[in-house]
Amino acid sequence: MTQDYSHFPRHLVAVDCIIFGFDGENLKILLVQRNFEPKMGEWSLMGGFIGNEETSDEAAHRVLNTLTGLENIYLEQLNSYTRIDREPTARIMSISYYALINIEKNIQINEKYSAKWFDLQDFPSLIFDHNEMVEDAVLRLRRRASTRPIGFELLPEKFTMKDLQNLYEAIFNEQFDKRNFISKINALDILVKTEGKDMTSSKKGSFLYRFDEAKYEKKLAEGFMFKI
Amino acid sequence: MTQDYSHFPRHLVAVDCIIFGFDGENLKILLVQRNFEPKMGEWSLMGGFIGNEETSDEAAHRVLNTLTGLENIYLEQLNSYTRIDREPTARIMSISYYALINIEKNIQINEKYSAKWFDLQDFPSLIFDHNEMVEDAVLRLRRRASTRPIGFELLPEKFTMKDLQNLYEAIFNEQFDKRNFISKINALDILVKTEGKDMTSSKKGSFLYRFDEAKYEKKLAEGFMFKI
DNA sequence: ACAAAAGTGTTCAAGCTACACCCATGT
DNA sequence: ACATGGGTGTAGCTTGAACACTTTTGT
Repeated sequence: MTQDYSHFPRHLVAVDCIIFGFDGENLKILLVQRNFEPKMGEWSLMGGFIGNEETSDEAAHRVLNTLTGLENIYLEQLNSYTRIDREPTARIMSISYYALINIEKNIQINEKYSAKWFDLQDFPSLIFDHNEMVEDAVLRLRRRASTRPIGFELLPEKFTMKDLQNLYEAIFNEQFDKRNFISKINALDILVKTEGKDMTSSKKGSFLYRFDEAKYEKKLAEGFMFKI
Repeated sequence: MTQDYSHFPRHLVAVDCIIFGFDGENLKILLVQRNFEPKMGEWSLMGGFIGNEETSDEAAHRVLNTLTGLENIYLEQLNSYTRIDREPTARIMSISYYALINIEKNIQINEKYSAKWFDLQDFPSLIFDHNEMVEDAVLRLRRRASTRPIGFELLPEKFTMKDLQNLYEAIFNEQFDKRNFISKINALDILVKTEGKDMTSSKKGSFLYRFDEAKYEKKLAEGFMFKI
């Protein structure tokens, strides 16, 4: 016999995006203000329902694109949240995703959503289980950032060593020794020093680096492991 | 205005369980033979639909209990699989879970499901995207096993150092040096040596150890990190 | 006595941590 | 000239990897 699916329950399934950015000093999170009930006016993650003709990945990209206009964003699936009463008005499951975006590129945030960047150290309490989602996302970001070169998604194409160190300090919420950090990065041998200097932070100026993705992929294929 | 959910699409959502066991030598996976179309007769993961009154965790526990009769099994959510055509007959999303069970305890497998333990190194090709789920689960198991003492879920209460080493060798698919392995384990200081010896494997007999969970929790609270 | 698995330490290399001074430049 | 951030090297320590022989006991 063939399975008959008609009597199995069907569920609303949403995606919610934890959108991380970096302003050169602190990790940021992009939140939206609900413009519908319940919890209208409160802060939440950007989300949306998964349609019949899209995967959850596609839904997450669509949601992110709707908010920011950006395409090809770094996006990784996190967890499913399926508590029955996680939303008060209906049983809605949610699959969370975290996104890393270069905050400088992100020029046109759709005003319709009243979105705002908050400091990850100091953002308002969120609706439903969104706080839990953010906590889980931060933990995942830390794990990933220590074994994959995803940090560069958060930086502009060219950045100083100081920027990079600030980024990792923000991700891990921990201070590093400048000399040790730089020699670790140099030992990885996946950055290229460009001609240019950033003159805004000091009189001397500091060299700008680029992540050499091709080199990284090549080393990866040869058994190299990224490790911070 | 309050959000009206009635026009959003609703989805069938299943859980699928990757059930790991250990027979003292090799990692095993428990598979079931489909007794309905499509793909009747082929091997698959044990799964089931999520009901209206249960979370995905509860559904996974239910599914596992239906198959094995066991309760309180170690179960961890993995990923969501949402490709539209991942099953041919309907659009079904699936949340995967992996389970660790002590194979000795597992006496009464429900015969209705034609379940069978396979060697993880040599099991049949599975239906749909279940092979991918297993691959993802193995990777997650390795990660978790290297930072959390979950290996003990797969062993009987008392075990020899050799058992433990065999287990980790099976998980990581890699050979370890006996001396280095034992001194690493001893350095962790979370096992207790019992009076008893296992006399089945040698004339001399080898001491049996127990995982001291209370001690582990205490050390954890003091900042200890498990690491293999 | 011998076969078979259990049990046990040391050495070396690599990587990590801690730590302080000079350099270049704009004002 | 001085104030500001940029840039650089070393020594001690910890950790992980490689490596071989003795012990116990049933047959």
